[in-house]
Amino acid sequence: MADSDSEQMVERKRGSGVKLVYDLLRDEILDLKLAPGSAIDEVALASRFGMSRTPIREALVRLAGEGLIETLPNRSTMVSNIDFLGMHAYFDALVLMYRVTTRLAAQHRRAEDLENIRTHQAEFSDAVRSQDALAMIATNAAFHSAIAAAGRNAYYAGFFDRLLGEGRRMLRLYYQSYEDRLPTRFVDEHEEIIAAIEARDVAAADRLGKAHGEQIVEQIGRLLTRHERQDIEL
Amino acid sequence: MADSDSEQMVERKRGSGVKLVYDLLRDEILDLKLAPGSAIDEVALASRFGMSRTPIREALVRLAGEGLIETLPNRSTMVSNIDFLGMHAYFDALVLMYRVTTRLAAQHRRAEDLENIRTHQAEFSDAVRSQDALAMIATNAAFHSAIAAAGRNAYYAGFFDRLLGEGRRMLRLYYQSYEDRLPTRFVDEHEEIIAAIEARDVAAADRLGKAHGEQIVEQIGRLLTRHERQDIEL
DNA sequence: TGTATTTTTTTTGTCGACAAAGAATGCGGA
DNA sequence: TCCGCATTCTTTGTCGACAAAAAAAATACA
Repeated sequence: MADSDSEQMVERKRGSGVKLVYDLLRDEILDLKLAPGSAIDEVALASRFGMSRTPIREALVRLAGEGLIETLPNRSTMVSNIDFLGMHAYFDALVLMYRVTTRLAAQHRRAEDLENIRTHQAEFSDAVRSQDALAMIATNAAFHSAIAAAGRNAYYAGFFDRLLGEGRRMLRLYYQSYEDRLPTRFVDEHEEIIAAIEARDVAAADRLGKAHGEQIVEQIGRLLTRHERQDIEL
Repeated sequence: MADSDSEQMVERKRGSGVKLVYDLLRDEILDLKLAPGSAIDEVALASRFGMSRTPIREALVRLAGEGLIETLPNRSTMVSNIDFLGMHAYFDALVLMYRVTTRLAAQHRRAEDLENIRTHQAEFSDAVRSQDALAMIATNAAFHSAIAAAGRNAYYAGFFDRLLGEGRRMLRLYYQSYEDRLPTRFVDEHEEIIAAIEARDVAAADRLGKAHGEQIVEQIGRLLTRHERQDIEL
C-alpha cells in the first residue's frame, strides 16, 4: 500500500482544486476524522492531492476564516479545538437560531420549500433507521438548513449553517459515546415542525423550534457534565 | 504625482503583508472608497503594495469569505454589491442582534466592560459633535461591538460584527445624502443603554436595544423607499 | 455593413524555487 | 549530567514565471 493515502491524480479542471481540498478537509474536520488539535502539513496535503502548495494554502485560508483551523504566524497550522468552555454560548445561539429560522419558514415558505424540506426529512429518517450516526448528523443539519432557506433570510441562514457545522463535531462526539443510537423522537419532532410550517402557524413553529433545540441541548448537556467531571481537554 | 497612489516601499516583516492588505481593502470597501461592483485588479494591488500577487490573493480570499468581494471563476473579482433586496432580512437580523447582545451584556458585564463601553461612547459622542460621518459610523459600530463583547457570547459577537461591518456601507450611503448630520438622539439612547447594562437590568436592556435598532431601521427605511422610487441599482 | 471566426491581449490559477523564522539537534563547558 | 550556544533541519511566506480561460480586437466573408 505504497500510495493508498494519495488521491487519484486525474486531470482536474483549472480552478477546481481549491474547492476540492476545501470540501474534503472541511468534511474530515467536522466528522472528526482529523482530530482537534492535530497539525496540518501543507506539503503532505500537496502531495496527497497531487498539486502545488498554492491552492492548498488558499483552502486553508478559507477554513481559517470559518474558524475550523488555526494558524500560528510562521508556525504550524492545526485543526481548531472544540471550545467546551464556550459551549453554553454555543447552545444559546443555536436554540435562538432554531427558533428564528423555523418561525420565519412558517411565515415565508413556498410550496417548493416544503418539498425540499420533506426530502431532507426522509433522508434523516432513513439515517435514523439504519443507525448511521454520521449520516444522521449530516442529514439533520441539512434538514434544518433547508428550513432556514425557506425563511428567506440569508443572514440568519448563513449564521445558522455555521453553527450547525460547528455542531457536527460536538454531535459526533456525543453519538460516538452513545453507540450511535439516537432517539426516534427527533424524527417525530421534525414532523411536527413540518406540519407547523405547512400550516403557516408561526407561533407553533416558534414553540416547536425552541423545544427541539432545547431538547438537543439537554441531551448533550447531560453528556457534557459527565465529561467535565472526567477529563475533557479544552 | 507619478506614484502618489502607491504605498511606501518599506521593509515589512514576513507575514505582515496579508493583514496589511486585508485591513486596508476592508476599510476602503466599507467606507465606500471602493464602489460596489467595481473591479479589483490583483496586479495593480501587487504593484501598489510593492509585493507579489500571492499575499494579495490571500487577502482577497479572506475578503471573499466575508462576502465583501465576489469572485467569478477564472474571471474578474469585484467589490460586492449592496443587496438592497435583502435589506429587510438584514435589518431583521440586525435588530435581533441589538436586542440579544445588549441583553446579554446586562447579564454578564463586568466592571472593565463598562469602562471599555464608555470609552467607545465618548468617541462616538465626539464624532457626532464634530459632524464626522465616517467616524460616527465606525465608532457607533465599535460601541455596539464592545457591548456584544461584554455579553460573553463569541458566536453572537462574531455574527453581530459581521452585520455591523456590512451595515457600514449602507450607513455611509445614508449619511452621504443627508449632509452628514446625525441626530444627537443616538447619543442619548446609548447613554440609556449603558445605564441599563450597569444596573444589570436585563428587561430594560432588551427593550432599549430593540428600540435603538428599530429607530435606526426606520431612519434608513425612509431613505430606502425614497431611493427605490428613484434609481437604486441592485 | 454586419456577422462569424480567428488572433491577440488581458487576467487568472498553478507551479517550483528560495529565503526567513522557528524548532530540533549537536556540541562544549561547568 | 546539565545547561547555554551554535548549527542543522523543517516548515512557512513570498516571489517570478508560465499556461489556461475568457475577453477584446482583428480579420474574413457574405
